[in-house]
Amino acid sequence: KPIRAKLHGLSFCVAEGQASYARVDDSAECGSKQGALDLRDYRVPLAEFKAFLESENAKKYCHDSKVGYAVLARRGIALKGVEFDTMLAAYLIDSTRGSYDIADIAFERLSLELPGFVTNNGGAPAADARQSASGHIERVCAECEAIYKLKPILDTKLKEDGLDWLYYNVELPLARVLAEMELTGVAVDVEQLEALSTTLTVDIKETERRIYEMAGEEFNIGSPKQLQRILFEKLGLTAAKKTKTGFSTSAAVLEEMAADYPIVSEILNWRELTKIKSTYADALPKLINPETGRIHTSLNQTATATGRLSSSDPNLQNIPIRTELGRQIRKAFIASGDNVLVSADYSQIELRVLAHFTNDENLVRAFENDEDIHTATACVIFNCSPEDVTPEMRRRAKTINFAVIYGMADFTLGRELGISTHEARDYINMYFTKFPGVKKYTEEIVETARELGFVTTMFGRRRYLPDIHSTKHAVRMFAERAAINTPIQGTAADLMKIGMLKVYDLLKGTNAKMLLQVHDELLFECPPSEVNRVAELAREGMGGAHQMRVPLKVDVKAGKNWAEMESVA
DNA sequence: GAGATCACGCACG
DNA sequence: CACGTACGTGATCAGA
Repeated sequence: KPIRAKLHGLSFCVAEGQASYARVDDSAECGSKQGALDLRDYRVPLAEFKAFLESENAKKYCHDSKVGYAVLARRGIALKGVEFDTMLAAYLIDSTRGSYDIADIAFERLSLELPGFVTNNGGAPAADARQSASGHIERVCAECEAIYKLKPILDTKLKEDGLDWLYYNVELPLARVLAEMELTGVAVDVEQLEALSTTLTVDIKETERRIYEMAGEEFNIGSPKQLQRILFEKLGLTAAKKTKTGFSTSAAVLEEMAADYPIVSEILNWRELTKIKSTYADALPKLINPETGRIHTSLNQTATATGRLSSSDPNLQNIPIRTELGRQIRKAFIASGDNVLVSADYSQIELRVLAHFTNDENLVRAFENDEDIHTATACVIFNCSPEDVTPEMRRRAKTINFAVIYGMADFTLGRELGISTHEARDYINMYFTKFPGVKKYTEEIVETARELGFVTTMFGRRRYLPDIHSTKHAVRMFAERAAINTPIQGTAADLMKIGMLKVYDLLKGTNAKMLLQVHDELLFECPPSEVNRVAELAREGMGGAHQMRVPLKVDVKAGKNWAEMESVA
């Protein structure tokens, strides 16, 4: 949480065995204790380091440079010259490792047990070295020396694995962009969220009353266990699906029953209301930074197996949009002052990536002609012209397109479309006959995963898939779907990151700020007078991320809030 | 019994 | 809840 992190000190290592620490924290608790002279209590004014930290020529190696950018920026220092970030290197080398803690990486690559290193063979984590003030300096110096030693090792590995381009041109410079986005934050309308919360409290109470009446007793609706008892034991409804511990009460299951049982549709309604209230309406106002009046998410650069970013504390990548109630939350994300929000999103980026990979004639032609891809898919599958495609046909084609991206190796597709597995199988065979390039791709990528043990994106990002050799069918199938999906999702993520860097540079000289990234969308804030310029630059940067076999289309919208936006030509 | 952890459910792309 | 995430709630758990 870099926005809340405080700068305590700086540690430097210029040669092996020569790490030092300078305390720059000027908070009260730092006075010396027993009165004994201790250099560790000596504080250095941060200003002494400003020129060095801001020098492009003074090259630095860091672990988690994003935190460095953010923490120093808040103290008026624009960190420059970051030439290596061991955390980002470790992420590109293996995106699936659980931890990117410097102590863990040092243990694995240097066989070095840093102070505070927690072995995984039992025992409570030693609270001593991590927390105590005396252990702090030793620990930080040891970490700093580890960075120094790790740099050449990780650098060599990046080059060996063909990850150096992505590293030096994308991940490393992106850290700074993400730090700025986190520091900028996004404005929210607290009053609106509080008003919504109040309304929801009343609606939830009324819904609960109706549910208890139908159930004949009061119970905790939020407890899956108690809900199972009421629905499937007391009321005797037929259970459709099981979980490990009992009968499923998931939305998918309940929706099947909702038409027949009023209590079930009330429960679904209750779930939506409580979800919106607890996850958004009540949670978001608590996360407004009192100093900026805005919400500052963390944009995590080393969290996903595919190369996407993730967002946490709070997650601003899952703000509701699909239901009317959900959009009330989204409406509370606003532009500050006279500004407006501008949203630029890639149109169908994953299917465009699929078109690029497969070079499939039907897919490429549809995108070259800027056709509606789901309608175009329906035309091909059902062998008809666009005007003959009914909404139902388009819906089915859309489902199939999703299934392809997710790696439809095993077919839950039938259930999804409400048809038999046999019929679903026919659909898939039909699809693969009409899109032979896609069939070839899925077969080849799974074979590649088996041979190499990993798959890669267009830019060489890797994901290891050890489960591809599992003897357990379900486990192996999961790995096969991941083998199909990861290059697609991961390449889209690469393109977006490249696009972000281009747009970031293009926006210099405007008053626009990049606020958020939501996988295929970038959100900006700017004065109304700059909307057209920003739209143009977003199109240029995102659309020009990389030359592909099909064009990258970017749609731009603008408005006073994140829910009500009008298209910008 | 506070706090960690798991299961479940569900918000988004 | 197909692929990828984050997170809120409820349930469960241990050792002195």
